[in-house]
Amino acid sequence: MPQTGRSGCPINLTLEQLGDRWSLIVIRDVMFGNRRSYGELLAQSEEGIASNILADRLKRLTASGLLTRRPDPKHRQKGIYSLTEAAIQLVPLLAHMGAWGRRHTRSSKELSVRAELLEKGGAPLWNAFMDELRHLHLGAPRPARSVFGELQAAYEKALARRARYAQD
Amino acid sequence: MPQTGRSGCPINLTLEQLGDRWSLIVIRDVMFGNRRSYGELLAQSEEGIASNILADRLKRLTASGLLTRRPDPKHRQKGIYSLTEAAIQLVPLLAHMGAWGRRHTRSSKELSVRAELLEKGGAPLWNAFMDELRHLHLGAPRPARSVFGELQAAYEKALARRARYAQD
DNA sequence: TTCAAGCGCTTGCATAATGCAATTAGTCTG
DNA sequence: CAGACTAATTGCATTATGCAAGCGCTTGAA
Repeated sequence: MPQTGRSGCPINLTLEQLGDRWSLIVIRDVMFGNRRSYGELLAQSEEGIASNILADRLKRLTASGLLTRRPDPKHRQKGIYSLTEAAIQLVPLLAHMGAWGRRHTRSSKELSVRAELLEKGGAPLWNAFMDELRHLHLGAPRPARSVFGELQAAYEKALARRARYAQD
Repeated sequence: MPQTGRSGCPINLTLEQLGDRWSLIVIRDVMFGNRRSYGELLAQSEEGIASNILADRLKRLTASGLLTRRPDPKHRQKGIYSLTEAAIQLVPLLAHMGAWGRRHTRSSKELSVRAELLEKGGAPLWNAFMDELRHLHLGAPRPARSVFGELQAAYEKALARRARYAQD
């Protein structure tokens, strides 16, 4: 979607940049799934994003300053994508989106675990997560706490609980 | 956009419902502009929404439980649209979207005033605004404070400041 | 060095969505 | 009843999405 500047309202301008089906999904996967390459994002996409849409969005998000791309030293054809500070500051927005979705859509338990923790943790948790993302993506010092690890552990625990339940 | 349920992630499901260019713009205008009819929404659209897109979105948002429509007693052809509780609970999401847009896009000062106040006010202000929206849209008791009035007054003050500046 | 495998896109094509502007259908008032 | 106003709908061109095949690049093994 071209950024047309139909009005100067910040909500409108945000939607001109991110108001499509796929951009925030890509950001989500980089952010919460730590998927940093085209191949990972494509192969592990829960929603089955199409290859041309993924390539297009990565290009756009890079052009508009939400992702950066550097060549992978181990394979120069591959890009390693990182979140910019602007993208990291989308954490509260995505947390709220997850919270709203938990309440108002039919979301799955396991995939909602992160959203639940982020809602419970509130702004202190988001800030800690953003600090960690600055470390993972921007080279900032490693913070003491790994929110990413906590979210991942909770997700895996929910999966294991689900697997055990399916087994019974 | 059809709601395809590509995954059970709450962020994905929210985006399947609201992840297009225009749905949140319509919600924003009902919520912050108190525009309650097709004609108002069309005529006063800052972004110049097309008539077919507006009609389509009103129909969809009504079908998916974010708006309700009742005939205007004064003119039965006209509908009066109201936010549902699910839509009202989008306040924090829109507040964050506005805050992000203020920081990362080239938004206009006057149109950013509401976003600035909502960011400063945080969750207490959002909750007060949601209570007021429940009064305006759902028939709940009128709360003591009018956040809507405060936001509108600040916007008009910024407009007046702008007009005076243009005059000099 | 050559070749094959793997990978990151790109392309071809069909369908769906958007956007502009004109038109139609419904409602009310004089 | 006719005309004005209003809420959509329609016609058409452009753009976006989605599936799947294909192309070009990079690397590692023979």
